[in-house]
Formats: sequence, C-alpha cells, structure tokens
Amino acid sequence: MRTEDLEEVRQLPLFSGMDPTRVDELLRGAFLQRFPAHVELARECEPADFLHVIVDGQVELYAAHHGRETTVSVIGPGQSFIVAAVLLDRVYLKSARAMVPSRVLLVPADAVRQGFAEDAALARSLAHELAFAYRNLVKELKNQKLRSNLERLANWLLVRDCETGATGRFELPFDKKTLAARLGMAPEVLSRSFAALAPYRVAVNGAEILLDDIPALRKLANPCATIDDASV
Amino acid sequence: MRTEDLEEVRQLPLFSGMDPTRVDELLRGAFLQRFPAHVELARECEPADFLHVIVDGQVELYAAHHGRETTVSVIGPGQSFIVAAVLLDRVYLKSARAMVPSRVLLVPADAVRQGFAEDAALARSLAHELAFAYRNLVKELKNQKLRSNLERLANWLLVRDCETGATGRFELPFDKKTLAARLGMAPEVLSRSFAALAPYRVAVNGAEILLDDIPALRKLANPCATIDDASV
DNA sequence: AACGCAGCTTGACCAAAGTCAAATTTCGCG
DNA sequence: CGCGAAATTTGACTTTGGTCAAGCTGCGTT
Repeated sequence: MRTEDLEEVRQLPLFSGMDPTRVDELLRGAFLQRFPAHVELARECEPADFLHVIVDGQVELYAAHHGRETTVSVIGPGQSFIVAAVLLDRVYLKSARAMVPSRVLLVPADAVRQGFAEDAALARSLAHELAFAYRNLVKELKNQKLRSNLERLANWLLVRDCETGATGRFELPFDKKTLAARLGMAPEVLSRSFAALAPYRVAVNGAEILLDDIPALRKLANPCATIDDASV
Repeated sequence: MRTEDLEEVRQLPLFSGMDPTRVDELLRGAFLQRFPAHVELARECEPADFLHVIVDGQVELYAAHHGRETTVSVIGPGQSFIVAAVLLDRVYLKSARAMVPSRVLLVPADAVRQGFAEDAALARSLAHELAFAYRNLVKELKNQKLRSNLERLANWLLVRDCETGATGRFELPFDKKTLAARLGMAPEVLSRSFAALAPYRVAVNGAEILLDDIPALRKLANPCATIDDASV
C-alpha cells in the first residue's frame, strides 16, 4: 500500500484506540483497492475472506433468491461490511456491489479474527460497528413490514430532504430503478407512487424532487423515530 | 440473588472467559426475575436500562407502528437481547414479551457498558452475540422480502420438522395466531395457506402436523442455506 | 348435558402490489 | 441534429394478501 494511503487508512474509526503497531500488523496483509461502479465486491454464499472497509464511495448490499433480488442496505465511507461473517468465519449472507467508483480496504479475514482475539480495542470497535449495523437492520425490517410502499417512499423523501438541508428541493442520488430496489418495490410501482404523491405537492422532474407541502407529506408518511432517525 | 441461582447464572456463555471476580462485580447489581407468560419485559422507545439474558423460557421480540404489529424474532435460553441498545446507550427499537413463563437475568446497562470497556472477554462475548443476532436478522429480512407467505410457511414447516427429529410429524409449539404473527401474515391467511398445502400432503389436525410428501414440499419451499440454516 | 368462550376456519370482498406489454422520454454519441 | 439504447411511464390485468363478518369446533365449567 502506498504510504499516503496507509496514512489515510490508519485514521479509520475502526482502528481508533488500537495500539499503532498492531494496526500496522493488521494492515500488513491488507490492501486498498479501487472498484469501478457496478462491480461486485462480494458474493452471497462465498466464504468470508476479507473484511471490507469503505474508504471512499458507496456500496449496496443485496441478496437474491429464486429470481427475486432485494437491497438490504446502502453504506458509505468509514463503514465496514460483512463484519459478522468474518468474525464468525461463515459465508456471506449478502452480495455487495459498488454503486459509484469506490475505494475499499480489504483486510484478510484471519488477520481480523486474530486481531479481534488479541486486541481489545479492535474487539470493541467491531462490536460497536455490529451494534450499529444491527440497529439499522432492525429499522429496515420494521420499515419493510410495518409500512406500505407509498409510506416507505414518503418517508424516504422526508429523510432525504433533511439530509440535504431541509430545503424542500433535492436531486435523487441514484436512478429510479435503484431507488425502487432500495425501497423494495418494482420500478413501475415507484413510478405510480410518485404519481400518487402529487396531491401532497410532491413534484418530480427527472432526478429533481420538490416537496411543496411537507406538513401534508409528514401526515401521510407518519414518520417514527425508531424507524427513520439515524441518530436513535 | 440466591446462591444457587448465582451459580447457574455464572455459567452463561456470555460470561465465559471473563475474570470471575469481574463476573461477580457485574452481577452485583443484577437480578434474576421470573415473568409469567404474556408479560411485557421491555417496551419500544424506552431507554435501555438493562441487558436481558434469558435463563429459562422463550421471549418474543416485536415492534408496532401505526396499529400494525410484527414479530421480529423469538429467542430462547442463553440468548441475550437488546445488546445493541445497551452498548450504544440508546432506546429499545423493539418490545419484548415472555411467550411462556420465563426467568430472565437483568443486568444494569451501565454495569454492562463499564464491563464492555474494561473486560475484553465480555466485549468479545457481546460482539459474538451481536454477530449472531445480526446474521439472524439478515436471514429474517431475506425470508420476508424474497418469499411469499406460502413459501415462508412451507419453509418454516420443513425447518421445524428437522429441529424435531425429521420424523415428518410434530406439534406446533404455539398457537396458530402466534405462528401467523411470527411468519408475518394475518391468521386467516395462515389458515388458507395450510389449506393450500394440502396437495403437498401437509395434514393439519389441531396442533399436530403431518408432512407426508417432503420432497414435494421442499420443491415448493425452495429452501436456501443462507436463509434457513441456523448453522450457516 | 347445556353453556359460553376462545381459537380457528370460511366466504365474500377489497386493496396493494407485481407483471407484461406498449408508449414515451431521456440522453449519450456519432 | 438525429439515432438508438436505456430509463421511465402508462395501461390493462393478475396475484397476493388483508379485512370483515359469520360460522364452526373443542373444551372447560356449571
């Protein structure tokens, strides 16, 4: 790994609190790789060879079965994935693909397991990471099981608006097909759901979204801290 | 806590590897409580005051929103719950109720967090526990999003049959209303789904289930290791 | 044996969401 | 500027699953 990359990678929150020599030890077998958009980084059912940590970019975790496919989560810089599979030395339960060109740190699984066993700070970081991932997944399951497609879309719009500064106007960060998968619906249904939101003054123009009556939209969406708030 | 209970509690896998004096320290503020069936042990949105460890019995984790309710998981002896909320000092995302009379160890949250920070073995146990819980949740999400009601029921029957000795005959462990909630469908739909399985030689007589053509049922269910196998 | 209740099943109906095909729009590229 | 592929929308239809109400059944009680 190049020295400046190494510098950057050492700063990852995952390694904070660890003995620096141990970090270097862990990173000795690791490498930083660039992936173009749409490339698959890990495939369901394969043994967990590497812990993946996103340095740059965005990665979609998804699973397929029986011809159907569903997005489980979308994660960004600083987050790691397949932590659980690496720790337990099991196969991946999900596949992963880069949504945009991404740089990912790959740490060999056995080094991670050894680090976990020997370095308490790393064990705590991993536990922390797992706790976050777990809670996000619980939220996702609730979002999925307790809401209709339309409610999911409405809430997604509200959350997105907040994340981008609560201006009531923003751009979709990816194309609608992907958004539909993310929300767990067919693209046609997304299209119709947008149409169904017109009475709530949601205007769609290509990738541009305008929310002109947020109170009405909130009333429909019925947002809930234990599903939608990232900080809860 | 009574001495013999203390003895039993010390053996929990969660504490294995920990310094015994530290275990006792952790348990000083803890107590073992009996709960009758159907009692609520924790409620969504409340701050996480205790780590719960099931010593005996069975607990259902569920969430409600907007009048709807859904079971997230059902867990048994040796397993802990709300680990993530305790570690991160957040509110519960799910409620919990005893399905049968249960004994549960309650460990004050701040003691757990302190133990996590100071005792590496506990940190690893908690990480381990979280990793398992995370993977189970991923499986549950896939089960939910990638399968129809009928497929979920068929797979549940197959798994249950394996767990009870693969004899092709077993009893439902709880009533059908609960099973329906567990599978994420209305009780009426469960009833119809059972009827729809008759051509696959699934016979239902009260709580007794007979599977007379397992190959046919498997073909319909299309079981998948990364959803159904507890050991994957 | 009659009663009453809870759990379960059934029928009729409705609403949500998926599917398929065709029309339309968008957009990169020559 | 115009072509063609891909994305998106729309229409028509099907399937799945939920809802409501009525009936059935097993079972413990009186």
